Amino acid sequence: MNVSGEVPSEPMPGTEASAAPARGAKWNARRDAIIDTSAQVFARGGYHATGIAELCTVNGLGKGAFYHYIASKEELLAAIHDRVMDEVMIGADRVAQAGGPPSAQLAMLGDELLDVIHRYPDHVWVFLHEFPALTDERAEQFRVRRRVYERRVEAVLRAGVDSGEFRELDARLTAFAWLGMHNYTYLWLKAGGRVSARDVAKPFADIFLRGIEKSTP
Amino acid sequence: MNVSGEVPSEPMPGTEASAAPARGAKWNARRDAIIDTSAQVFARGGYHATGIAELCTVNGLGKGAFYHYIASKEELLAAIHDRVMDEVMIGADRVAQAGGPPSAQLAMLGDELLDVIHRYPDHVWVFLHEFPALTDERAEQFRVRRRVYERRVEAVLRAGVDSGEFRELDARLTAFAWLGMHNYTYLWLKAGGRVSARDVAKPFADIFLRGIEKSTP
Amino acid sequence: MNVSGEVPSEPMPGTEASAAPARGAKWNARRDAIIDTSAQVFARGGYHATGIAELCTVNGLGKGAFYHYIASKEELLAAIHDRVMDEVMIGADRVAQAGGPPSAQLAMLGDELLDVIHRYPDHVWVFLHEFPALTDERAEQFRVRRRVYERRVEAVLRAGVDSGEFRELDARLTAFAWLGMHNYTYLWLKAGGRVSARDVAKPFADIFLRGIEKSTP
Amino acid sequence: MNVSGEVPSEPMPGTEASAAPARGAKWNARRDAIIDTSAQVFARGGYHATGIAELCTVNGLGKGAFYHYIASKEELLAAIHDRVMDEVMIGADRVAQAGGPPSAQLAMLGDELLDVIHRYPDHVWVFLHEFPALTDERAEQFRVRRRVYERRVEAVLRAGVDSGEFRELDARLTAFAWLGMHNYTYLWLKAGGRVSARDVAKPFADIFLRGIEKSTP
DNA sequence: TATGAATGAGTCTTCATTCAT
DNA sequence: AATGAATGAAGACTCATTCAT
Repeated sequence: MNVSGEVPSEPMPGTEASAAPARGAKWNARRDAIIDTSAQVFARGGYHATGIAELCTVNGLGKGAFYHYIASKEELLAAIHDRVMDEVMIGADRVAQAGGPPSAQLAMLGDELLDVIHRYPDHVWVFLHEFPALTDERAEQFRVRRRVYERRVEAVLRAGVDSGEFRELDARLTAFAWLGMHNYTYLWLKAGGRVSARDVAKPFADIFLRGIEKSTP
Repeated sequence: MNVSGEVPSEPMPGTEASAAPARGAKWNARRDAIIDTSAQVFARGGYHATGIAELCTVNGLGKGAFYHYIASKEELLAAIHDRVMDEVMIGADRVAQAGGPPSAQLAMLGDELLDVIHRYPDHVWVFLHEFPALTDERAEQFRVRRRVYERRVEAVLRAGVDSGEFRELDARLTAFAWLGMHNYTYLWLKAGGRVSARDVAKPFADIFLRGIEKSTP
Repeated sequence: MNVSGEVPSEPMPGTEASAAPARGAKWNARRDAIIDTSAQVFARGGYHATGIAELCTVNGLGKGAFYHYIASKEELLAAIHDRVMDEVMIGADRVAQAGGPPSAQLAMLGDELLDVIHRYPDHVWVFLHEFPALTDERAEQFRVRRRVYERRVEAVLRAGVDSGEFRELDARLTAFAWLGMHNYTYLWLKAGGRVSARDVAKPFADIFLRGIEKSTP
Repeated sequence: MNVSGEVPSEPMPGTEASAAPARGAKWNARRDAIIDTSAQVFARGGYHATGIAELCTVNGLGKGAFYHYIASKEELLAAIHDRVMDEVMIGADRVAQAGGPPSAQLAMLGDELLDVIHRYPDHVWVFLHEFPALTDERAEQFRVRRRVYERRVEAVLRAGVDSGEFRELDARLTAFAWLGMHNYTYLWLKAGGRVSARDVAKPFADIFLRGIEKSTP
């Protein structure tokens, strides 16, 4: 059962496509590599503090070649954001597809979200830190996509309230609590680390679900 | 009872003091005003994207006058960080002073923390977004102060586990969950808004305490 | 008699004023010096081919100081254009003020125009060569001012036709002929040269007036 | 009678020939097409402001292919200049061949010149605006060819003075007046427009010839 | 206290051109 | 004939900071 009632979202038609108009496969692969490497550098040094020169060095490219793959620094930043949102939405779709009771869906959402943070710690860092650097349409698009995901979480919470599984609660506020709890892990959850995504997701779900479930009399 | 066992922290000896050696009261007042106004601008436009020129305009100062009060842009950033940490630690001290059972202390910590976020939304935004811009000793000092606060939260959690009020849980991990949940409110909790700090702190405490309390059979 | 019927134009209210908002006299003097020196360099090397670095060198300024006086390279170009148009329009106003028969007015217009070209050969070179580099409002403003002057010439020609002093002729076309004849002197008429403005204006007026005067039977 | 006494000029030996050593006819046709298309783009956007990339797009060529036909951007500019000068000199030769009284020759020179401007408005625009972008030998060669044409005009004027058809006048100065009057039409005379070359040449000749003819007592 | 001119390294981005394929 | 990836110097412009006044 698709609790959110929304259509599963695909990797953004018209976004990457329009920004990077039809090129060879090799070009796309190189571009993706640049995006990933740059995410790392941005995460360590900050978006504004990292110069194009440094990105070129790190990617083993001259300035000209760099701009052969990337239209602008901000487009690069947007691509990193998209990478995160694409993955996050795919996870959310998987949850919607799986269905089940709201409590299970919420737990699964946490699993999926922490999995993304665990697999893309740098991208997520950039995503959560540097979004104010996006401007105009890019900023708007980012805000929209982020809001869409938040609504998914809210929808699960509302479904739980409606079904009587969760206590009466403010879905918006509670969604923010849940998001904060999970997103904040970007500060310390790393792919290389000893802790797996599951190691965190389980206790987080324990806390949060007990916290909102209707107390059994 | 002071659950953390640590000495109440004072407004950072050696920070403001050393960077701004004893000046008149008027000087200090002006400087504080600059710090607060600048926090606002940094929050809206980002630290790196905001130039000294803009800060001067906003503060109604020429460049020379500006540098009469502020040693450097980064020192200004550090001062904003300190403002937040000072307030946060004062709140934590108040909690330690008050004593009481761990559950009450954790709830009160949430009250205090959200109160700071609510009263200093701009400073906190800067605090949570721009800390990577701090370098060397300033970065280290910031990390230390932040870690000190985290330990306070962990200490309360451990006290609750020891006293049997809370379930067995990983104090570090749970502290992060708690911190994330509360800190994340910086995104939407504003002093001007309709929601008060208490409006958020109460339901958050409800969720979190139920989530970690030992289930009564 | 004011043959054009237009109000004498002043040095463009809102142009230089808005682009250079109220500064000290010394600042304005320096700025004017920069504009004049830069006109020289643009005339010799071309607008696009001349870099900011070269302008700095020539003006004995660092890049920062340069931009303290000039908002942008294009604003500098516009300022050069304005310098020319201001002078040209002042001359045209003087002619209108003087009145007299159209033939005398046309001769005087030529005197005034060649005088400007003679005194500001570099500015005029830039004016006639680089106007396509102006964009948006600046391009539009330039086009308007230029058109206003052309209309002055046309008006004198029409007045001569109406008064029976000149033959029947296409005022627009004839104005272009007159303008081309005079403007084109920018290629070789220099202030330093042996030829004075008057040396050219006289024979040009001779040719043109004989060329358009009603043949005496 | 060839009034100038100079040898009819051929399409520049050593220019296209040396820069583009003997290629197939298809190659030459493609090259010419590129030159013409590029003249259009240069006229609209300016030489410096137009990049090789844009020229490639407009000509439907990749960069490699483009450089297969064109040695360098400046050579392309020179080719456009040559196109104009070739046509202009052919016209001048036709006039010399035709012979007749100086007044008729001058009128015919105007016909021919305006015809070129009318047929090649873009090339002429580039010719009159971008010649300062030519460097070294190319600049020199251009100056020489231009001077040669000016001498033809001067020669006709001198012949008229000598024959008593024209008043006493400074041939050099008068030639410049004539050239300015005609060349300046490049600003508004377009092949697509309502006005034909003849429509302009006739009244221009009327003005100029009356202006310099010996007044009949 | 305060001004604002000056510095010059730094910003992102574009350029004409080359060359392996 | 043609592709398009790569070069790296140069483009205009901004920056935090200093200093003579």
